[in-house]
Amino acid sequence: MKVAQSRVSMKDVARLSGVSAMTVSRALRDPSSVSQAVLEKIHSVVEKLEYVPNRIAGSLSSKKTTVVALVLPSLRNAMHAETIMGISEVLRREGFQLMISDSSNSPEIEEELIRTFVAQQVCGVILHNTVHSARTVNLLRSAAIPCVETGNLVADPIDMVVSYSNHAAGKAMAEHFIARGYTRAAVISLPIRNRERIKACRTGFVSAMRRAGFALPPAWVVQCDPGLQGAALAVRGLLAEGDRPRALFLIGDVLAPGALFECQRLGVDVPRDIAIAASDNTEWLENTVPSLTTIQYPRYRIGVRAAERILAASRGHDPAPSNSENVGFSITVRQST
Amino acid sequence: MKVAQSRVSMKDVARLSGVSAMTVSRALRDPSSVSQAVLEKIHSVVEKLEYVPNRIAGSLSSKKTTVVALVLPSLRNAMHAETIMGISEVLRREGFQLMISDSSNSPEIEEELIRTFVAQQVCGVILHNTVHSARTVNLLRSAAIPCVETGNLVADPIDMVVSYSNHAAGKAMAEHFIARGYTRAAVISLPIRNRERIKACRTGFVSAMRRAGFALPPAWVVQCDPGLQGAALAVRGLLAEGDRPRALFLIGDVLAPGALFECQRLGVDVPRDIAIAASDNTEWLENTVPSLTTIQYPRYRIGVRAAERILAASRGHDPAPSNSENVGFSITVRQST
DNA sequence: TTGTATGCGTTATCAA
DNA sequence: TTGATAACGCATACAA
Repeated sequence: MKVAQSRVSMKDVARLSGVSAMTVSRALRDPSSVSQAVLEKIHSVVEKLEYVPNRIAGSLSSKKTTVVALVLPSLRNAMHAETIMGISEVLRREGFQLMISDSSNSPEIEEELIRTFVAQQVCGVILHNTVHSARTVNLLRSAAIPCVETGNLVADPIDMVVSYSNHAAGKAMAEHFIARGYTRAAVISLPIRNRERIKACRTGFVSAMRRAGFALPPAWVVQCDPGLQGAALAVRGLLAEGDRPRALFLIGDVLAPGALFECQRLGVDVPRDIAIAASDNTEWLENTVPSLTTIQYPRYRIGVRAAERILAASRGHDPAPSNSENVGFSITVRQST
Repeated sequence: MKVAQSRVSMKDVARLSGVSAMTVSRALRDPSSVSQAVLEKIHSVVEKLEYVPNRIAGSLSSKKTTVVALVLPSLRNAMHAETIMGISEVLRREGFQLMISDSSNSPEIEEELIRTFVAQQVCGVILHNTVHSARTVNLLRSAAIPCVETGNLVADPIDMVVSYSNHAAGKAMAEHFIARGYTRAAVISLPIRNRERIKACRTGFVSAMRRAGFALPPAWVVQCDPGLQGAALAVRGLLAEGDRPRALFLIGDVLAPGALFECQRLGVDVPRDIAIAASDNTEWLENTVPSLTTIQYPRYRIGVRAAERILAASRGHDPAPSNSENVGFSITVRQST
């Protein structure tokens, strides 16, 4: 076990191998371009010296890095885990690294983060949010860094978008409600400020209901704090009124289970007294009792495709035919509706 | 909006500011060392050119980076979200970046990841796992990279450890069970292979029960697959026997809610027919009906302390008096026991 | 307070 | 198949 020896460099490996540093560099990155004998010698020296290449130097010289950045609105949100896994697996397979950070739903913080990532020369950026400051957009475009947005199928992405239509998803849930006869429905969502996705989903739902002749009273369009407790509080509020909705649509993260648990505590039977639908897919939703109807988004696949597009772009491959990729969604009907 | 212009460098800023590149470098990193007039001139040029410093070049020159790496056994595991947030907040505040990856509980993958991080010259590494290959340990020690392990209060950390004693936690839960009169208890955990933490917790529980005279029959020490479904399956197995345990201790992630839901499906009342306790803290556990007794680990604080220790070490501050920091745990008793 | 010279460890380029 | 040389963009060390 050595301590902080001045780090072994390519020169050292070259000297002990009896070749030039350039040959070592080649041997490590493109073994086929080096003779067998030299290759073996170099590998044995690398092994002996425990040489680990300095990718910072490599990146500076080649003007390329293998780091992809991901900015999430909130690290607490478990639904992002699937997306992260999709990204992470693709990157690891291809020898890339992932930098993650949390913008707390603030365009200003996002801008600061992006600036840092540009400074780090990341080879691509994945953003979940689709609302950005003008500077953020400019920063990414002028640095010509590949960028994929994933939170909503925006019409005018900074660069590329891999997502689904939140508006269509909300509309689809409205149609499910109507088909089931749940025309007296309320919708509970996270605060829509700075959350374009959630707003779009809510609008899709509300306007589809209205167009079908079932306008929601304003008191039935509610915003709540994140988390199980936030949803519980909102549900309590809604059920305290004399005029109760027959169904609830909860937009965002863990809200639906929170609503279900609150109903259980209040002795309100789901779905007999009130139906509940969710807007995301976690394993929770299929395991609660009763299980919860929800909109399924292919989050893992979004991660995979976002990462693949970043890699393709950073490798200079021809751009895909369209810079917009709609991965769709589906509604899974369960016991709660 | 420009496109892929050859990137602006310090030289460009220097030229337009009428100073040397070195002065620009100073102005950006230590404004107080530059005269007011020059400083303002430089800032205005930086603004105009939209100059973003190249940290890769900076890092190569200064032999320092501002990147901290985190290796988790599984990104899917939601309980890590708190730790990540703790780390992330400290790092962002201090202008550092976070690289995350997933070792899938494999020491071999972990080794490969660490090698990559060493190549990236990260200024510190945080590992949740505490079981490592000899090479991993050697890699980190010989590169002299600050390292904090967080998964278990190991006696011989690679460098530093910020955690709690899983063994003591298991023991504490056994004592809670005994105090409540639940002497006929079963324990369900994730597979213990490569999961030293879970093994330690289970051992703590089982041996404390045994020492108190309540040995668990082997059939009541069960391993299950991750996730709600895994726990559900294990519970079904246990309850199918004629001789049922009076209480269940579930070690790992979301297992306890999975067990609770399965009991609900089977019509087994919790806690009347069977008590359930969990081994981690998520908001789920306090919101299910009934709410679940659990061991609380200060995960956010672990993240904060781990990050702070990495930063202190990477800045060359004096090492803390001890390389081991016990953050402890507590048992929160709820309706399920 | 500012500038000059030098080097960080690798890769691109061109020549042998 | 190999090597010499010159960047890459910045920061350290020293000098002015």
